[in-house]
Parts: sequence; C-alpha cells; structure tokens
Amino acid sequence: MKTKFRILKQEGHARRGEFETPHGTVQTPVFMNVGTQGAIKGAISAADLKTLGCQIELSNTYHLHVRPGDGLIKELGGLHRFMTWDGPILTDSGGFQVFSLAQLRSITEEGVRFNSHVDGRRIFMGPEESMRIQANLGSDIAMAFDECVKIPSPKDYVARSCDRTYRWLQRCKTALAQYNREEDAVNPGQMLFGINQGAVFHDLRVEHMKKIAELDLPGYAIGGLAVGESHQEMYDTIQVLDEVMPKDKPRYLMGVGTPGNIIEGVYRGVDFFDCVMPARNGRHGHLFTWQGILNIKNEKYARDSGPIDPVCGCPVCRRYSRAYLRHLFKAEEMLAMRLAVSHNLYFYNSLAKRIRDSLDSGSFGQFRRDFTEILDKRI
RNA sequence: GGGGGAAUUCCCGAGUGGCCAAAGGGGACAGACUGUAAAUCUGCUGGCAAUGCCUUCGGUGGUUCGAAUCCACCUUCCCCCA
Repeated sequence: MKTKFRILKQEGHARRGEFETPHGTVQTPVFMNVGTQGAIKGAISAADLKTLGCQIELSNTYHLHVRPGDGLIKELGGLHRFMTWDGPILTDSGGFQVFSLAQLRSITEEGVRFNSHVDGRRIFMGPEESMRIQANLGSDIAMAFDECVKIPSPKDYVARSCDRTYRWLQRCKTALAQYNREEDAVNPGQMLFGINQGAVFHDLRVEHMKKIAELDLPGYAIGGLAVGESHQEMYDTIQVLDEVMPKDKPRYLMGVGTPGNIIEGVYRGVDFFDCVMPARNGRHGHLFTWQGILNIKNEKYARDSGPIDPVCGCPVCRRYSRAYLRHLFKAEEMLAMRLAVSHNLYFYNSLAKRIRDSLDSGSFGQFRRDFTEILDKRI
C-alpha cells in the first residue's frame, strides 16, 4: 500500500518523520495523550489538549464499548465529534485489557471473554469485534487485537500466544477492510497497525515481527513491554526489532513510558509513544520537570513560591507556585489534579517536540546525553 | 445548691486487672504507579545503646505479684434537677 509515512531526517537509528492521517499530519517522534474513555483523566478537555501541544489522542476500544457503547458513538457521528477533538485519534484494541483485566477474562482461539469491570456482564471480544468497535468509533488508527502477555511467562506459552496473535492480525486486517468499505463507515480512511509480541524472547520477537511485516500494514507497534521486565531488557528487545521492522513504516512502542524510556526508544528507532504516566502520576502529585521528578505533596514545597519548573513555559508554571499546588493537593481540591496533569502533559508533549527539534538540527545525540538520566531521577 | 456522666498516644475514638506502646478512623509524613478496573494503592506515626528496656492513657496518692482499667481525693468539661 501507499505509505503515509515520510522520514525527514535520521540520526543513527533515530528518525524524524511525519505521518498523514485523515485528521491531520502527525510530526514524529510523537507522544500520544491517553484519554481512555474519551477524556484525559484529571479534567482535561479536548480544547485543553490543543493548548498542551497534543498532536494525537488515544482512546480505548474495550472501555468505550462497555460504556457508553460504540454503537451510540457511531450514531452521534463518531468519536471525533463526540469528544470534540478534530485531530488524529488512535484507538487501542482492547488487547491490553486482556492483560490488565486478567482476573476477569478467558482466552480462546476465537477471542476473549470478559466480565465487564463495570457491571459484570459477559462481553466477548475477538478480532472482528474489536475492529467493528474501532470502525464504529471512527479513529484514524485502529490497533490490532492482540494478547499482551505478562512478563515473565513460559516461552512455550509466549510462542503459542504469538502465533494466535498473528492469526488474529490476519482476521483484523480482513475485517477492518470490510467494515470500512461499508457505505456508512465513520472514517473510511482508518488505518490498521499490527502489534508485535514475544515478551523478552528475541527469537520469538523477530520471528513474529517478520511475519506481521509481510501483511504490509500502515504501521507497526511493539507491544507487551514495560510490563515487569527491566529497562535494559526492554531496550535490548527494541534494539533487536529495529533490524526487522519495516523502515518505511511508523513504529509505535505501546504504553511507554518514562521520559528517559522515550528518549531511549527514539534512539532505537521508535516514532510513536503513549503512556498513562503523565496523567496518572500527575493526579498523584508527581510532576515531571527538566530537572527531574518531584512530588509536590512533599513538605519541602509548603513555602516554595517558585513555579513547578523554572524552565517550563506551560500555563500552570507561568501562573502558580509550588506552594499553592501543594496546598491544592493537600486540600484535595479538584484543581490540583487539573493543574498537575496539564503541566505533565505539556512536559511530555514538549519533550517530544524537543526531541524532534534536536533531530532536525542533528543534535539528538547530545540531547540524549543531557537528559536521559536526569529526567527520570527524583529531585 | 443537689444528682449523674466523662477525661486515652497530633485529633476523633475503642479498650474496664496481665495477651496494651494501647483496636479503628482522621490528619501528618513518605513511597509506588509505564497500550488507565487507579482523584488509587502501600508504608509509617512515643523514645532508645531496640529478639529487650524506658516513658505514656487529666493530677496526686493507694490496693495488687501486676493498673489505661479497681479505690480515695483533687482539677477540668458535659447533662439533668433546683
């Protein structure tokens, strides 16, 4: 198929590119802002996302299917209109819920049976169901329905799971193409990304990657990482895949990660990232800065009249003090979370921007040396 | 003036003779969080030379092998009757 991805510049394995979607072009490397249920937790609106430098938003198939229902969203014009976000949207397939809702599901060749975490009702989701839901949501990028295997897992289990995930991917491709040919398709230009699995077994990763690459999809993701393995194991796995992933397709490292993880991912050839960390940790008072991570609830900030990050230009840092933010957290004011998450998302989006700028100017290597370590440290 | 009740570790509040440095909340302090079942979860909260010792349950003095718990008086607070 005709590729929508263009590489503008390279530095080592790191790539500076752009990716075309029906709702606009995404500059890569990019951090995707996670709004699982059609909203970023922490009271962040679609309008806020523009201010925070978000290029592309991510929502979840399983969660929107359970509530309010993908049929309802299609009726109301699709997810873009529903949440009033006119930029690109990627929907995750529900594959991660195979992992995170492990207590509430069982897997067969056909698919996965869940008990809804909301009301306990039985839900069946296989490749066709996931594609149907994502077609109804009308996202720009639909993710393949996969099994995200926990680490550690026995190698023979991982091997069988990878085979099944491959068969599921073939079914996803067929189904999504069919749904998007329908007359009332919400987003006929919707694309499918395949997902590589294989835990930390390099031979399984490589074998699986080669097979899914043959399906010539518009993009490929590395799934099943940052689920318990060490950073080094994660980096080694990405590095091994760099050789076998299609060079001319965007690469998405799912669910990752810390600022350092993102820099190291880019260094090893990754283009897309997403993570709940800036939102979740923000809600819990952990703030990312260019000097490292701070916990604003700590007593030492009680009388600190300075901004969260003296070199950050975000609306929160321009206006509020650490002391005020700490007070809002201690008093459990809703505004605390909104300000903290706003800052963190702005930080993550600027991190991606600065990575792109450094690639543009050929100084990514220096950027990496300056920031990989320090950004993940506690201050 | 008469009668009744209560005082517990930062706060509220269990505990009525040994298993009590004292339940449970709250607050304070700290930690975790990676394709979100997460505005959640965990730890910690008298001191110390610490498998033990010391101080602590309004105050003082008793009873007892042993007292936050029983007795006497004192102090403060609450309720009822005049």
